[in-house]
Amino acid sequence: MPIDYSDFDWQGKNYVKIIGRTLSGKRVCVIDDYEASFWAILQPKVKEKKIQEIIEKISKIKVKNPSRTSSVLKTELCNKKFLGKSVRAIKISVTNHKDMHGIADQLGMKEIYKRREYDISLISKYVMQGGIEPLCWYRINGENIDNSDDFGGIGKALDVDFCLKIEGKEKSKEQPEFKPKILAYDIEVSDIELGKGEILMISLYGKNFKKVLTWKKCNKKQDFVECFKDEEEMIEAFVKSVKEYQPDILTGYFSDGFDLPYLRANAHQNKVKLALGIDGSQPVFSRGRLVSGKISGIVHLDLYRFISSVYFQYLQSETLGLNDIASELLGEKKDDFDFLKLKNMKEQDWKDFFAYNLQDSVITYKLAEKLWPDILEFTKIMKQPLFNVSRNSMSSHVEDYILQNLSGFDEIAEKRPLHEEIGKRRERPKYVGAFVFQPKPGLYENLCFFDFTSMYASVIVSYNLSLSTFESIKEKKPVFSKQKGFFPKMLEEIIEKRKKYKQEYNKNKNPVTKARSNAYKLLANAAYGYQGFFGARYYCVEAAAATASYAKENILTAIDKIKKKGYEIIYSDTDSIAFLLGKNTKKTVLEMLKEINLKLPGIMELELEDFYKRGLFVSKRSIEKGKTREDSGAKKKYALIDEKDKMKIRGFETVRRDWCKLSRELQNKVLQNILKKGNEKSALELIKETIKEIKARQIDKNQLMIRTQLKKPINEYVSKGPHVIAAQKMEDAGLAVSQGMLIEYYLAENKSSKSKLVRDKVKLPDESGEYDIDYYLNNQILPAVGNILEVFDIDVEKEFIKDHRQKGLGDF
DNA sequence: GCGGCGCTTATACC
DNA sequence: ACCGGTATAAGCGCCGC
Repeated sequence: MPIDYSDFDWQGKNYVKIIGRTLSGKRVCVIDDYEASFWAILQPKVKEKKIQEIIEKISKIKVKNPSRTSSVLKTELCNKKFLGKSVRAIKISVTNHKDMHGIADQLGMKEIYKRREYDISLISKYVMQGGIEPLCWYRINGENIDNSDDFGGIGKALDVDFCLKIEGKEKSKEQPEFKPKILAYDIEVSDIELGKGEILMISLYGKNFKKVLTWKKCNKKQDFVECFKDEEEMIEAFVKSVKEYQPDILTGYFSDGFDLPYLRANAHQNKVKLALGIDGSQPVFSRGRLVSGKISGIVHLDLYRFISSVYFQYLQSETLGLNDIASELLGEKKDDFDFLKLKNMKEQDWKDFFAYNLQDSVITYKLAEKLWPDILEFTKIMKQPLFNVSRNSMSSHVEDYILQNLSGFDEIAEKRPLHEEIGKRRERPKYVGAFVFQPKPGLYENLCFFDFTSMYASVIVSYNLSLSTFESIKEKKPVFSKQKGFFPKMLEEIIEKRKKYKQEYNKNKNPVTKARSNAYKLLANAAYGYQGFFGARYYCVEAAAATASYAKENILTAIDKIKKKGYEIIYSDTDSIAFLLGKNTKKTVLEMLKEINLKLPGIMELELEDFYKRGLFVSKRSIEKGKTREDSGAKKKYALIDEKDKMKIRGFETVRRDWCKLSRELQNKVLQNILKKGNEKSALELIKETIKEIKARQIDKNQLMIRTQLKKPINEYVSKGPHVIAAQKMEDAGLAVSQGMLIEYYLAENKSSKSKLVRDKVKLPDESGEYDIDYYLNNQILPAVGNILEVFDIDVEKEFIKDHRQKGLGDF
């Protein structure tokens, strides 16, 4: 079972080193050959004789480096495909992967059309060329090199049960479930800024393994706590614990960005080696936009990275914090620790702190177990090492999938865009996207929702939209070839697999079948964005624009057909259509659905999403000149209730995290009451009650906190909004403020200033102050419920609030 | 000092 | 820099009066 991948050079050649497990749980290292090669694609119609001359020239290329000289090992003339077209290409095998670029640079002959595949990582190429795929059982045989000096004595140096040089490999027919050995860790520090503080404690949690290592206050009552003389000894004990447990995966939460770099820095300061690797090496941090910490032989898994890049968009959590994520995925609320206590810790506080530290590791461990099926499926589908898969973005996943499936089409891979090309792509103007129907504000009864299944993906497949099938622009419209391209074909396979695994999941519901079906769904959904993404190898705006355009065309046609059948369209956004059932039965509606489907192109499919008892649509708050409330219905903002009384709320303040809890909860209750009962009576009572409480200052401050994300450094803001001021206040108070943080604040009365600016009322949660009644009434409650009640011709401001304002400040 | 409008910003929908 | 476009809305910044 191959788990961790790396590559190394030995005597000028490349090898792949894979760390994995045997069926019986032994830790093994296998070393496989790797032959570096890339392609020189020839211009069409180059004469045989000329080709032979070129091959001869190529064979003699040498690249000299300080450490080695690379040369061409062999060449092979092949018939291949490149972007769907048949080409003649020379496969150039070289001695060292790292010198492919240098050798490719020397292929300036005019007969060579393009040089390709010298920019793919070694491990990716290794797998593409038929190497061992990650997380699949293999039967292998080879030479035991435990005690040999081969490869510089690697067999002796690694902490593994045995080490093999591969001679034969075969993917096993049986693929029994594999459960990796996971160890979770978490640190607590005296100052969160790296280099400024000490590590107070480190917790570890695994199967039958729990520890908190510390050099601070120790007590005998918590048997999981181990005490050490100082930070240095504690870090050494951490390294020893990891070695003792022998994990396949060492996991943390935000550990790429915090725990591992912190450990590394403080180990260095203490002159201790953080020898976590199975070869005794220290973690290596790769540069990039985000730092990634790699440990040799053990997969360092930062769950935060996986969740933020692929998983988060399908969760309800409003933040990426361990707290929020764990409570949603595990249903566990974790106890909080008051970090302000750190300045003056009592005996009991330390006990609480140790327990808190351990708890974070426990939760991280459980989260890793929970997400394992998803990470496993992604790894198997993309055929990339676990380390990469757990950190990659969706666009990388799409690209990895393409690269690993090109051989089935005999395709040579397109190159990654260079800096200059990326710059150009990013400057392109936007193309027209989806259609959104402007609803008429109102409370509707008996609605039906249709939607297109994986609409954009099915458009790409049905209309054959991709880089390799793009032919030309005629009369301002892109033309795509009739012959199926590999990209749409791959996508069709993905959609088919998604269908198959979805059925499988419905038959047999478990985390594994769910993860499999979900992974293909995510991949299908990301394919459209990929073609319009400036960093993509197979970038094609024409395809992306055409996808959006054909999608629009199809939904407008469907809307038209539904209308012509006599239904009233209520709403539509991108791939969904809502209409009133009216006097028709569900059966008639389903017949119409069938009829529409008969005429849809290719694999496109319209399906019934659901029937809803009621639906509420409101008007926009700012009504444009010359328009009435009636024709100013807000898009992307509605609330539905189905036949089981389950609500579906979109776009309303209830679902926006930058509104205070009070408004969100009140609005939610108002919507619930209206949708359940079909009238506004009880909702009015709720509003009245809340307004009374606000005026009487009976509202808990926690209900009034507003949270807004700080998206850039404080000084880069042109417009200093309330949350920027709050962030500034935090910084002034000595609190750590960083980009991406959720800034929390409330609005307080400011008697010393007459300023009308909201930002002059900003106070941090622990700052004392009286909440600003006018602000919360006029800027929170009124907007949240105003346009809902407007549907029933009620003016909330006139009914409840104005009265207060007219009395003026004199009341207070 | 105030109202209006444009711009910046955050967040949602699909 | 790490998937696309469409949309709402708050609150500042600035202008003119």
